Amino acid sequence: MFALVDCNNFFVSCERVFQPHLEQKPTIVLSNNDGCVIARSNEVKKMGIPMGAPIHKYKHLLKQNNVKTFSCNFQLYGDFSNRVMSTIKAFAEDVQVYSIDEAFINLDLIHNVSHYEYAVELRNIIKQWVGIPTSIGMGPTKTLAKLTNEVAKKNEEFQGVLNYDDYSNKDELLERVEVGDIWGVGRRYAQFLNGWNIYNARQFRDMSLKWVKQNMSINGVRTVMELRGTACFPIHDAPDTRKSILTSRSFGYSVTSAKDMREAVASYVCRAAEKLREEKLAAQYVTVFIKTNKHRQNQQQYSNSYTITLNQASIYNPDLIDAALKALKKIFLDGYYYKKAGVLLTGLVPMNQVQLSFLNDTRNSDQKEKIMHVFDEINNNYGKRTIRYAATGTRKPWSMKQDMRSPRYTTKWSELRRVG
DNA sequence: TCTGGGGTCCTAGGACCC
DNA sequence: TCTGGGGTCCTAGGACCC
Repeated sequence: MFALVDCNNFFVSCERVFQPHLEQKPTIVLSNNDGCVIARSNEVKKMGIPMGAPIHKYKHLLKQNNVKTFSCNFQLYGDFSNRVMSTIKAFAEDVQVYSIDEAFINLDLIHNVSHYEYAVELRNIIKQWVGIPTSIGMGPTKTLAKLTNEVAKKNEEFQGVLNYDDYSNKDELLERVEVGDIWGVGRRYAQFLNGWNIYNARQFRDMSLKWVKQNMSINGVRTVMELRGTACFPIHDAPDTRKSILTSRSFGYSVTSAKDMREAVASYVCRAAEKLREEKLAAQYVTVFIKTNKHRQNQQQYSNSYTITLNQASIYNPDLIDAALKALKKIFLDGYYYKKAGVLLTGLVPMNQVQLSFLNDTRNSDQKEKIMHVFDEINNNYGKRTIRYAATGTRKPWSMKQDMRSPRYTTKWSELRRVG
């Protein structure tokens, strides 16, 4: 048996912890550059504003309803995520943190109490200790736990907790869930299935596996099997070795000059390299991509990418910056209004298993590792960008817009809540 | 004026090998 | 009338997740 703990309207709930007067008030959180809506309170969901809605399309509705609007504050959300997850781990041995606001629990290790009672208590404790409301769904497979969670969240009668096994009429339960809300069925397949008159989870569960395999590949088959109660996804299915690290951003303003673009790309590769070293990995390939704004139909469109292979997998900023700028040079064209750029690191190997190359340059890798270690230590202890590479620039005219960010209440001394 | 960021997996098709 | 069989590797594109 699995339980899925899912935080309700997570980013909005984080904002509300420090601004409790926003309870019951319509509230949203925006993406980077304050572009589109990435979290909505229940009040806003009821207004019919969809997930990912571009903000400019809904300006009027938001103003009319006095919707409280925040730029995203990922330091705050990350910290609250850690609090929720460590609370869950205090009451469960086997936990898979699935996303910033969700975790699966292996219920087979929970004894001496009914699963339902366990979940009710866990939910209360998370609310009391961390301040975040959650929903908990339980089922014999992850897909059913997800589905049950969905029903618990959307129907107040369940008060946020529901166990598939306790529910007598399974068909009716599955009929409550639209096919597109099933875990693993996205927008495209939902449309496709609707075309075949399949609208809810019960109908999808009863389709022939052969038909599903033909039309939705092996993943569709797994989803149907899981709906039927056969577990295809174990509690720890996510491999711990990651395959890529991406840092990309849309620009606050269009970038036209090669100089600005070089600074942006250098900044992104440094950020990606930080993540790389945090995970004790080294990268063999550096890919850079740039693109114009696809929403501007009257502008010339261009997008391209280029990948550089390093002599040996590296963790060293100067090597990585050098490669990224070489890649950029291959693809950058004058005369376009660029909206976005990104750096992708792949060919990731554990730092201590890097294949040495015959083409080693003069400074050996031990020294590079030490230098980057000191570099990271300084920035960890004295704040981000205390020391940095000149290539990353100083003005950053292209950086993101975030005009409505709340304070980083829990991670920055200068932004702590003042009392009295 | 204004449309996010960061990931994974699967499949089809082409190039190439014997 | 007639054009093999079996395999690997790579890439692009499409689907999904949060």
